[in-house]
Amino acid sequence: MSQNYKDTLNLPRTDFPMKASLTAREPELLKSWEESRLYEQIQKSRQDRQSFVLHDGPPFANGDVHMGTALNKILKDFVVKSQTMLGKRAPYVPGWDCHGLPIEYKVVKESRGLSPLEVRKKSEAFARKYVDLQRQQFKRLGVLGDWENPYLTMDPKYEAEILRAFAVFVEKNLVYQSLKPVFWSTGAQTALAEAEVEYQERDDTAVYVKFPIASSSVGEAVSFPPNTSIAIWTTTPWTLPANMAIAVSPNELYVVQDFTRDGVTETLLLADKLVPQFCANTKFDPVGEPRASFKGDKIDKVKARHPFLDRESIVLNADFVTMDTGTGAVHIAPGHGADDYSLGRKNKLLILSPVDDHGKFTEEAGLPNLTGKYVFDANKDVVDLLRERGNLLGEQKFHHSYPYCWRSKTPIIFRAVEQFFIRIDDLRSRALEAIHNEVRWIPAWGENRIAGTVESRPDWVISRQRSWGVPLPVFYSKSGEAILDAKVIRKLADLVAERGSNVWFEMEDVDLAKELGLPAGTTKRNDTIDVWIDSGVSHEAVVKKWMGVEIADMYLEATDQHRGWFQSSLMTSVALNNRAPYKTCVTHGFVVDLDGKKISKSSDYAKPMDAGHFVGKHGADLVRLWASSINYTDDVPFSEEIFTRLSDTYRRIRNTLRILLGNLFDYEKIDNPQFTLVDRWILARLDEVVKECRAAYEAFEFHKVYHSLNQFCAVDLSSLYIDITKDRMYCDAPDSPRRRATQAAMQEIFRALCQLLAPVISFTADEAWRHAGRDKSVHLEEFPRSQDRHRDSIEIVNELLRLRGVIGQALESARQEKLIGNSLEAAIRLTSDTEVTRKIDKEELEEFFILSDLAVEQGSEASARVSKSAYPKCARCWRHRPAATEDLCERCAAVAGRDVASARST
RNA sequence: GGGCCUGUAGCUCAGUUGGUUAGAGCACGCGCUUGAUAAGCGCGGGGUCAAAGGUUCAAAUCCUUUCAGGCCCA
Repeated sequence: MSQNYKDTLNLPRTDFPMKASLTAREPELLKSWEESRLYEQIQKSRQDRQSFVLHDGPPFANGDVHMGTALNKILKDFVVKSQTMLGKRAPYVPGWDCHGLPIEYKVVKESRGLSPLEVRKKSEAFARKYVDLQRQQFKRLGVLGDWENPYLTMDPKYEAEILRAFAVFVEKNLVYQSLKPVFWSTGAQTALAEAEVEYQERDDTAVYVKFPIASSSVGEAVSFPPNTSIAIWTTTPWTLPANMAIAVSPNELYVVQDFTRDGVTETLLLADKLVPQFCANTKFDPVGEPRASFKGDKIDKVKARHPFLDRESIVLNADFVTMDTGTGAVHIAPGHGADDYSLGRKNKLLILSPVDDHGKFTEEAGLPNLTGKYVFDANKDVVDLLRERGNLLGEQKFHHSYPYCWRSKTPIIFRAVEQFFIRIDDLRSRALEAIHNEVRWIPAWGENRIAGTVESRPDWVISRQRSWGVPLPVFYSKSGEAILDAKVIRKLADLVAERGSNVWFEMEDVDLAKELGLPAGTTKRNDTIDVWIDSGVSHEAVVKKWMGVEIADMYLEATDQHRGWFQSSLMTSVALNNRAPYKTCVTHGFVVDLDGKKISKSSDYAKPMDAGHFVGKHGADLVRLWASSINYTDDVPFSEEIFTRLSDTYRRIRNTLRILLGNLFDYEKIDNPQFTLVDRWILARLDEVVKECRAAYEAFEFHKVYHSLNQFCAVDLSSLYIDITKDRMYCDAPDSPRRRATQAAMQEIFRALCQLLAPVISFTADEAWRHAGRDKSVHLEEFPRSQDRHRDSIEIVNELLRLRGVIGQALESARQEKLIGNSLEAAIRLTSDTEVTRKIDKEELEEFFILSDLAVEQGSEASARVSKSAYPKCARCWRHRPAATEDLCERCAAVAGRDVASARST
């Protein structure tokens, strides 16, 4: 009867649990990291090293962390941790963007009728709440950094730096004042942001108006019949006093056509496609064939007469002209519309906006009878005026949705107000130079992309009619002139550094003027600075002034930041320091679902996109593993299935660490381990993997690390090395040279694996590391270095693996035929076509192929024959081997014999 | 509509300056093992390289167009 020898084996032993229970274990590890001040320890240990500064782009302190934000922070953490483990000092100071409309909007929506100062106080509380919330969530993801001292753009010290930067802009004459149309609420007498606009259904009078072509136009590219007029269409007749131009599409066909109605004939120019619509709406009938037809680009710069003012209106080509309603000739009032404005600026037209805060016409309108009249009431008067002048071609009721102020519920108007701008033309060429020569863009096309946006961007509007922000440091003299003075701004900065920017809103004009040394009677206005300036000067406020670093090594954000933070930072940096603020810019894509669609657009995913949902369900290491597995330069795919796949990968890696730990339970360091072929091979493979991973980390290609380590764990280790060495590890005497050698290899592999995995699955790597009896965190380690050992073994093993395939197939068919069950029951007759099998002795080949009984002969083609082994099964190692005792093979008798003997003697 | 980018097995990725029958892991199917066991091992099926056209002796790779998707503009 066969005895149970299980107790005589060196089976793996470890407390490292197979089941991860990440959601329970991670918080414990976090606690220990915090208690041991791990981040500070790491920084201290790298004090004298070369530094690598990844400067954090501040997320908005608003809302929960979703998968996109999580991806960004985790990628940053990969960079910081891997640079640290590559031997550098890589500090990480997280930050938050605190000012701005989204917060102010929420605050104002909650409680209306607040003073600016109240809005600011509530906004600050709101921002602080979310800074704390997000900080908790980021920490929970395993992101290491100086969480106790983040930078906040609402910190008085930071605000002061914004103002100081602004002083430099003023000094360099980059700031100017000009008009720009904004959404204006006549009910609330304030500018509105897009988010504060709501749309309502509304009936308006739409009019067709004729603009007679000026006689001076005759003789241009197109010659017009006498008395030709351009027909335009508008739903806002009140904006006609501000008309400066007529826009036409350069590519569409326009006609000059005679029309008749009630015996009156008009010669009109309009888009060919819109003639039927025009006729239907005005009851005009076309007469005869068109008298001329041409593409819109032929009439660029043609001049027409304003229908009721003594002024010209110029025809301009514009891409935004569409052919769905109207006449294809669009009335342009640069002071009353966004498209109108940009077209007007491009062509240096007057930006006229003859309307006051309450939406009443001013004298500038040039219509004395209407001065002081509310523009929506004046619509009728304008229509009457057009009719009087004979320039009204038709009118209709027009039903459409129109923007309203969410607060006062009054229809909004576009109105040009005084704004402040930064002259981009003065910075553009230097910025482009920096883009092309000073910065490394990852991926490379980022260069193209940001260059494109910088080339085409208009001047930067930096003033906002909002409360929650840094005050725009502009004063007005008694006579109403704007005062932009760098010295005064710097004084204000000092004051703000000390007391916060609320002083601007708390102090009376008189006191503030006195404090800053401005003449009595000087007033301030309550505009704030665009928040893109806030975060855009972080290279100055944080990297330079705070961290004492000249230039950040890296910025890493989503692709939308090419136009956003990358650009705003570049512009301010060129203005301040005449160079780029970063050496490398990395961008990642957005999180998309399986069909490649952006997830946030699909409402089904709305809730689970919350990063906390996945951290709670799977653990942070799973989310991190996901972030490492994808090629972040593209859009990042994300789905439940991907997560399921990933947890399989995770388990494989975890179990690999576990079995290594288990096999090392009685590890003792030995000198000159007697490595066999597999040991040499796995160390050679380890060296390759180390090299690949180091290179991938250096190139920030984390998915290559993931694939390399996954492959190494699943194939090289689990299915080969660990499987092959199982027999010697379990059945040899504990101190057999080949078992000890294998432990030496496994020890090194385990170490290296933990180190290489640490930036990715930071929790699991540290957990395993501690199970190996180390008291310090793996995050204090450096990556292993490749030693390029035993290169020749790789080729030999590859040959053997080819033969292994041949044997495997033969075993498989033998199993199908029920000849054998377990491979160890088989006797294999292998015909080898390679010299390799001559050089390795039979015993070692049997071990490598995990066989009991192998005979090798050389031949020209590899093949294997399977029969049932004639040897009995060893009751201890289960291999079929020549028997040394009743039920044991020679090796096992030698090993277990002693054990059995000693067991008997007790 | 414009600029930039992406599209290789069910999923995540490889695929060098064009050069054998396009690879890997996971998933799936069928077995083995029960001494890594809510584990481990083996074998197997699966791809018109988004589509069409072109350049070439030769295209997943170069060019053009189309389709799908993303970001930023309009």
